[in-house]
Formats: sequence, C-alpha cells, structure tokens
Amino acid sequence: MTTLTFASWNVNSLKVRLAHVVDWLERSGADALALQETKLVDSAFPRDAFAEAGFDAFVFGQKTYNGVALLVRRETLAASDPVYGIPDYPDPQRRLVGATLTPKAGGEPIRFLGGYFPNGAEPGAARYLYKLDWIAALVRALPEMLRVTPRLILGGDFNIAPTDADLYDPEGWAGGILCSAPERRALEALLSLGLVDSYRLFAQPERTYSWWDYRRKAFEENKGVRIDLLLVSEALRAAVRAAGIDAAPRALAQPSDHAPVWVKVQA
DNA sequence: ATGGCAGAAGCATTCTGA
Repeated sequence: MTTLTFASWNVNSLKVRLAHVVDWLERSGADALALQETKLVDSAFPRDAFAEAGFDAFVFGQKTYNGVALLVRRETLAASDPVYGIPDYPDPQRRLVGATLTPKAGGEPIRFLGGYFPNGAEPGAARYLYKLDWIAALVRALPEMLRVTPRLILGGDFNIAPTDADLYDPEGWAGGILCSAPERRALEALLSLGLVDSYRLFAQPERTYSWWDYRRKAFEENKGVRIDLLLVSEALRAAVRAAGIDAAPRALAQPSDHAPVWVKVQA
C-alpha cells in the first residue's frame, strides 16, 4: 500500500524561493506540490530545475502578482487534464491550476487543484468583493469537477482562517480580513460541497499556523494565522492518513512568509 | 490611525500582501 503526499505552499516569489522549494521537495518526499504567488510569467518558470528534481510542472503565471503552478513527481504520478483558471470565470488574475493525478502504482485518479484566493485588502473594499465573487465562482465550478473526479483535493492559500483557533489573536482580528463573517460563509459554501479541512481530521498541537508576518518578530513569537488549507472531498476522506504544517522553512534565511502544508492519502 | 517587513517594478517611490 502506498501513501501519496499532496502539499501546498505560497512561496511569495518563486525566483527568490527556488532553492527552498527544491530542497523541500527532496526532504518532504511530496508527490505533488501546489505553488502560489510565483510572480513569474510562464516563460520564466524554472522548469529545468524541477525536471532535474523529478517533477513535471503545470504553470499559470503572470508578471509581478499572483501566479500558480502544480509540480508533479513523475515517478509516482501521471498527470492529465490540466485546468487553468476557474472554468467560465474570465479573470486576468491567474490564481487557479489543477490536474488529474493517477498513481502509477495503481489506484483511482485524484483531481488536485491549487488556488491562490484573493487577499481582499479589507472588508468592504473592491478587492474584498472580488474575493467573495472569486470564491462564489469556484463554488459554482466544483460540482462538475467532483462529478467527473469524485476524489478531489482543493489546496492553496485560502486567505481565510476557518475558525478562531486558527488566529493567534482572535479578538484583535475579529471582523477583519481573513476572518470576517462573509469570508467564513464563503468557505462554508465550499465545505458544503462535501469538502473537509484535512488538517482538522487529526489531533493537532495548539497554536499552529501557516503564515506569520515578516514584521515585529511574528514568527519568533508564533503570532500567526492558519490560512493555507488542503480540503479533501467526501470520496477521499476515508483515505486520508495524516495532515500537517512544516514550519521549518519559515525559519530559514530569506523565507516565504508562508509555510508548506501537506496531507497524506492512501493511494 | 500608522508603522514595522518583503518583493516587484524600476531608480524614487508606489503597489500589494494578510
């Protein structure tokens, strides 16, 4: 019986973080990794570095902002049917990439989607309305994807803390961006499609986060938020074996402000 | 209410992030 590891990491510029990502792929043994905020046009994506590490890449990037990619370990997974962007949702911002991944050792295909959800700036802002609209479009698109491939993982930087346990200072953040009621309702709409936050399927230490501000020694004082998630569909839930956050790369020199998150699934 | 820090664009300073 083989276990496959699916992961997600907002790297905040792949150009700056390439060595961290290549090292982490090796160290973690991840089979598929969704990247967010690559901030690279597709022609500048470092395909060769990942190919040398044993990974194929599906890229959907743009200059300066946003940009997502999916890295797939060739030894263990065969990728097909890539999707770029939310179907039927024209959007100049490149925030979603996915593919169907079939275990080469045998097993049913898994649809793996990686999303960089809009930040939203602050409740009421134009970018906040775009955030809610973007999630609503994803909610509309998912049922068809689930129909075609019931075993599905939606991972990424959701820019939403699911509960107050996912914020270091719930009182300070209350009603603000990442945890406002409309954002949490939008996340609930995703979960109501049968998806579940894989991290909470298991007992976890208290005060574990996936993002820490670069300022004010936030990481050293563990003042973070958990906004990077891997949601698994109903059909996949019984196959999930473990889930976690690897905070180690956040302690490296010149880190991303996000840590990679992962989930292990029985193939 | 604002700053702090980081990255990109581009060369001073602004935009964005969460």
